Amino acid sequence: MANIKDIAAMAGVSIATVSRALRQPGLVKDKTAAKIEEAIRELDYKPNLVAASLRRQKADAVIIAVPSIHNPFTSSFVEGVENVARENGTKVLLAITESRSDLLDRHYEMIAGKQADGMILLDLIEPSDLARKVAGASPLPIVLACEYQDGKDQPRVRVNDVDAAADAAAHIAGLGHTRIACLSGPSVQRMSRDRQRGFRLGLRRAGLELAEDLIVAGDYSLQSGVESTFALLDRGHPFTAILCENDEMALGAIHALAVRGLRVPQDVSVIGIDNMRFAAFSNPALTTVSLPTTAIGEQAMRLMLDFAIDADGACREIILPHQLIKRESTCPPQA
Amino acid sequence: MANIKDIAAMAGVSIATVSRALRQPGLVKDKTAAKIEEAIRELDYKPNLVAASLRRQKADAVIIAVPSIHNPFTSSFVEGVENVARENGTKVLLAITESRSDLLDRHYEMIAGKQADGMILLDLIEPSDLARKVAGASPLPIVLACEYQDGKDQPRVRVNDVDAAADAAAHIAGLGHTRIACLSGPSVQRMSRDRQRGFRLGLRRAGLELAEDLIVAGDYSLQSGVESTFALLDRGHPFTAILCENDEMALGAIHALAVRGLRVPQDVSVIGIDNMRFAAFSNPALTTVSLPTTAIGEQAMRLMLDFAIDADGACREIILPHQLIKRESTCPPQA
DNA sequence: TTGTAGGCGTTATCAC
DNA sequence: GTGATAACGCCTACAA
Repeated sequence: MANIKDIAAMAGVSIATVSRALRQPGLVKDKTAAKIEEAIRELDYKPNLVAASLRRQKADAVIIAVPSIHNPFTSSFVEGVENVARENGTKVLLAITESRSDLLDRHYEMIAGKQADGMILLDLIEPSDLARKVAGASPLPIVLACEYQDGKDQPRVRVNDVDAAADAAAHIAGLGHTRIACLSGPSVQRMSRDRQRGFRLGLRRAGLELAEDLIVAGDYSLQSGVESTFALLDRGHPFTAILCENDEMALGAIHALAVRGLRVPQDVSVIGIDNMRFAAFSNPALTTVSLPTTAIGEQAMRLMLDFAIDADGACREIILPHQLIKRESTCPPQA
Repeated sequence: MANIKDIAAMAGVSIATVSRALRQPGLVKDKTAAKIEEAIRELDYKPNLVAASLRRQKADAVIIAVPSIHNPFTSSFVEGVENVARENGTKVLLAITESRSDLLDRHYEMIAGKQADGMILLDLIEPSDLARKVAGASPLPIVLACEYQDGKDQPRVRVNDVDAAADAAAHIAGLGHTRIACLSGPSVQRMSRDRQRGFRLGLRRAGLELAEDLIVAGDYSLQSGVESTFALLDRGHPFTAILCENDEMALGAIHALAVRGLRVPQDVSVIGIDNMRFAAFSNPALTTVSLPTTAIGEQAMRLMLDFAIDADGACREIILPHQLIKRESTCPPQA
């Protein structure tokens, strides 16, 4: 492959001029620029980005770390990050962490190794020693999305999960349900704890309490939605509605209910959170709380860019709005 | 950040020895290695991967280009690629192309710029001039997954879409259906044409023909499955089964049928292709043809690695098996 | 087993 | 406006 030297030789100028023509076109004479352009076309020259990156100490790339890619939330989020990154000439490296810190550490090494400028983290993994060493004394080039820890002063963007869940609970309570079950997520996750708290809050405001024996812990997967619902049914405690901490479990619940011959919403109302793509097309269509997933990704990437410019000045927290979407899976309890 | 020089100074050796200790541990004396290791720990040294990459002319990274990330097929595929890449110390850069060649070209430039060693393409985009220039005379460092063009001698891994679709059609025909509708995809895609061909083939073997006025073209999305089904219903030509070129459209079809008060499978049987994650949990559970999505990704990555070692010797085509999965969305037509 | 030194292809700082 | 030239940090003959 031709390099900058070849271009310089062919155009009869120095490599410095070629470099300038490429990076600061204003600084070279039009005629010179034309000659250079000609040579570039002639030789199919493509700048070596690695060399440039080494010299400039900047990769123009960020890592986006997600626990799993099997998740409609993840995809929309990644899409948002991609959109903004693309506009800004930044490359996105996808890291799937499976919530394992050893896998995440591999990616911190890429930051340490200058292959990436920072990381957007859609997962709650305690920054390891490595992460801290990567940054040295300076603030970690990490933006947190959704998951976050109290007291950590990392830039972050999220929704108000407590309020979102409370809105869902309020909707169910408003319909007149009193015996309400709940499919919760792994309580190690901040998000899950928040949604759980929101459910209780929303119910309490309506004078209701979440019965402890109508709560089943799942892991946010479709499968766990199915299994948890079966478990719930098998306990024999009657209920007329299920609050699900996310749509996937809600879809699983609807499936399980159908398998047991129960009608949604006549026999049991089901509500989720996320408004993932499939929610509108399930049978029946799922009532849920819509989260601005793509916008979260976009904001996270913007925060990352701001952060690169001014680590201290960058805004620390952005909270995006949610919205209840009423569809077919909820109705008042039938006498 | 400490660099290799600092380590060398601290350990009292030359930088060459440090480099060797890291890359070919066998070649340095244990005692020396220990000193070096100590210094590395002491200074929190992390090798600069960009510098190494420049020097070695290798990025240990591949681009994986997908048309959209909103697709369960995509996610499983990416997961497969990731699995193998991880084992081999290769990084995966995700590119979302939206099937636009200008976006894809951005990523060819990364290959030209040595930031990536090759590309795995899950999309049919005619390699542009740029792509060819990137490679120069040597074979393109590109592995094709699923989509492919005849006559192009690019390494590729795929399933036999014709057979998969034929199996689906045979299942429906075997159930006794005769008036059979079809939701097809965009015929610019090789995959779509193959599946279409497979449907016809499967039907013909059973002595049936696909009625042209019962075919509706969609774009593989949930939404288009819904709309196409409404369109189908509105045409007024009776049918008792729908062959869908993918699961997403099949799920859309099931939703649309339910909206119109039709029962699946009693009134209309629905079958898809892909066996995406949601297929097992729809209401009713979707009968479909299971594709080894993750395995496709894994093989594609292996092909990429082989290719890096021996561009000419690398296997050119791998075809992975599929399997019909009978669930609840199909049954014999009701009198 | 270790050290010396040249280069990978850019960019940026000086001069001119 | 343009040209020399010194980094950027590492790897790898080749020599010792």
